[in-house]
Amino acid sequence: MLSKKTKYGIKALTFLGRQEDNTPVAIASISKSENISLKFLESILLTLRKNGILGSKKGKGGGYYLLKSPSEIPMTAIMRILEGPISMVPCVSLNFYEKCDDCPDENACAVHNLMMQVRDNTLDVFRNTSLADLCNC
Amino acid sequence: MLSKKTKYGIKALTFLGRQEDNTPVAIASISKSENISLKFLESILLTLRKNGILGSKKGKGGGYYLLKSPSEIPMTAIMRILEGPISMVPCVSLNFYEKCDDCPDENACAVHNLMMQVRDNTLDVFRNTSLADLCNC
DNA sequence: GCATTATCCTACTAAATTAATAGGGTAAGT
DNA sequence: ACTTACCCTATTAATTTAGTAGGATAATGC
Repeated sequence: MLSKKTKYGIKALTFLGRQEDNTPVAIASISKSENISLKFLESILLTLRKNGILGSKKGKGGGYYLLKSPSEIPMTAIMRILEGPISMVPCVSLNFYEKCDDCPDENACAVHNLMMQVRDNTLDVFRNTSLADLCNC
Repeated sequence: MLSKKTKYGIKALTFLGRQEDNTPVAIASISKSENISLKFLESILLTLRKNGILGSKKGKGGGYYLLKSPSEIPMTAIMRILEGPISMVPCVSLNFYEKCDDCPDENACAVHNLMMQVRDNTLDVFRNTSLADLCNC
């Protein structure tokens, strides 16, 4: 299941991507439009900033803004920052690999091989989608 | 992330599907071979039985066995029983649909539309895979 | 019919994760 | 200075997951 963190994060990014210009938007403003708890959203935007997706400006007229154009932000990046691994099991993850402790041989594991296929298909979707695609719908 | 319940369940089913005949296999036997906590596995096999995937026999020589041939058991069925919805958000689920309370219009929701694509791709994998495919690898 | 075997079933608990909340600190603008 | 709005850490509440405990029930074999 997708966490609320990721869901809210994507909604906020889409909201920012739909702005006409790229001037800072206050958290409170996104929070109201998208029905997201202000404090929760605050922490989400903070991690997006720390991971190079967003920039911020303090004080009056401040807020968050996209550092790149939406078409240059692939969904793989957003998903990995907010949700973590794209694969359903760590043993097939490209960026967050971990060995299963119950499984002696990965290549002989039915779950492993099935989840490789799922990962490849999911990855295809995220690789071929940018934030811009989400903004135009 | 895939729950251990699902992972163990799939491993147990694969183990049963690889048996030469379809005589009952004791939980303890699966538990040892696949490194799964006996009591936890017990509850997993119970739900698989209640959902029409497995049959069981009590007493000496008893255990669990597949009710159908592995090729007749699609992964969609197994996943829905063990893991629940295949989609990442309830609002795009075919079998477990639920409306989001924060989202006024589903069709205008970026998350919704993205997750539809992910669901379709994941579903494709599970629909085109049966337990038999997992047993032969 | 009695002992053994193995599933059946309910309830409980511990650990981890998620979703938030609280509250003050810091920097920018007027 | 004063206001605005992000910055940051810590704490908590709720939920889910993973596993455990302990006995009830049914089938088999002697």
